[in-house]
Amino acid sequence: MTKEKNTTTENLILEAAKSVFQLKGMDGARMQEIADEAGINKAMLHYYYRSKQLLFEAVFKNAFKLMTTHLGEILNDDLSIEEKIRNFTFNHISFIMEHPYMPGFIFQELNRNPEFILNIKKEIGLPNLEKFKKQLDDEVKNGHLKPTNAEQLFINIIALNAFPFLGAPLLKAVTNMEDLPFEKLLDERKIEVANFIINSIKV
Amino acid sequence: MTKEKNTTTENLILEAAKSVFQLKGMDGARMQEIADEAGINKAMLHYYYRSKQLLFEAVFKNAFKLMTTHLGEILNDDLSIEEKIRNFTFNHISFIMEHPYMPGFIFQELNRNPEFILNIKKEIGLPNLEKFKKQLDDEVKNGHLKPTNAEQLFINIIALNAFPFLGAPLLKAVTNMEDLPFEKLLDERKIEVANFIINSIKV
DNA sequence: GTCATTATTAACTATTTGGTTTAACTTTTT
DNA sequence: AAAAAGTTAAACCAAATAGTTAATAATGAC
Repeated sequence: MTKEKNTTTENLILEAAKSVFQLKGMDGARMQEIADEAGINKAMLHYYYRSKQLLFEAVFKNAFKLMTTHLGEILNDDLSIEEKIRNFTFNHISFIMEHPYMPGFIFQELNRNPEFILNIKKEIGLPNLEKFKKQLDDEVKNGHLKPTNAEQLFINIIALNAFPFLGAPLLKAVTNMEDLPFEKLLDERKIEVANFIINSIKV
Repeated sequence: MTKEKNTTTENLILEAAKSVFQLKGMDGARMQEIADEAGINKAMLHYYYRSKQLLFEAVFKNAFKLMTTHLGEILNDDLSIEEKIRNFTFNHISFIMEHPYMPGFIFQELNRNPEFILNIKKEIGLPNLEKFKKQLDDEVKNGHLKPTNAEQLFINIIALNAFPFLGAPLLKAVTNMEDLPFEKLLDERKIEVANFIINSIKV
């Protein structure tokens, strides 16, 4: 029972919208293209979702929830900082490899409309950093880790996980790598990013 | 003689196009908005640049050159890896702070049209990593640095420098920071990112 | 089985948008 | 100063696009 597909028209539309919006963004997406992708009449998009904006919001919220829910749990479990970082980066990078357009989509759209994050915060919620911060402070105090700012570390983790996918076209060109070796490089990051971070902060 | 402005119509258009394209992207930008921003008639855009596509390309190439030329030089000077990393991150982050929309613009547009990087490579050129790779290998061999893959390290550097600007709306919300404290955090990264990296790779 | 509700489509509409045209104005050349 | 070349703006155009309508088909209630 993996991936049992919901073939209602409403869901066909959502799936088609997901693939078009994630690839083209709100501004680049066309309602007709979404209809074609779903194999249904364009009027159906408005019948089920009223407007392009609302269809977009449905797609965005889905994507955001999918991306953050699991990671938020990892961030708040009871493992040590080191184990947490290994676990988080592995899961985050693995997730992105299965949805490689998602970071570009999310960050592009949040930059286009930064206020939208308030809506998201209210309706979906955001990962909470408090436990991570407290844990980090404890492990710094007890001498396991070097003095480290939790916000900076969190930004570094997300940056190292997500950026290679955002920057792929440029990075491939600068490093002179073809698609396959580059993908191998990304795969290695599931482990290597955590090593890189732990090496830096461990006493 | 800082910033002496070229007030020819052609340049007014380019400046207006820069600010509109960088904020809205190719798909979100409107020729009329660029004309309004420049304070001239829309027909002038086509008189000087023929089409939206060509105007966009002029803006993109300008931005790309500005972003990479200086950094390419740093990458190929004769300092040690450690000094090079400190120098590179400081300059990169400082540059982005003066052009905060540029990374979003460049990466968004390269993802929209990944083949465009070939055009850029031919017409403008890309930073060359060979010297950096060789230097890194040398310093690993002579025991100054831990075994480190040059491509991975390069990706990490760019990620840590550029990503916080791409992810700003989300990162501000997750860390619960207002604009000013967040900007201070970014400013501290001019130094702290290099420390983070050096700590990780130094023996 | 028929009536009401829901789902679907083809055709249509109003607006936006990149691009063009034409005529006027300005600067340069001779 | 007259002709030529270059510059500017207003009005215009055709294509694209989000959204609507009205008629038809399928589904479910009774």
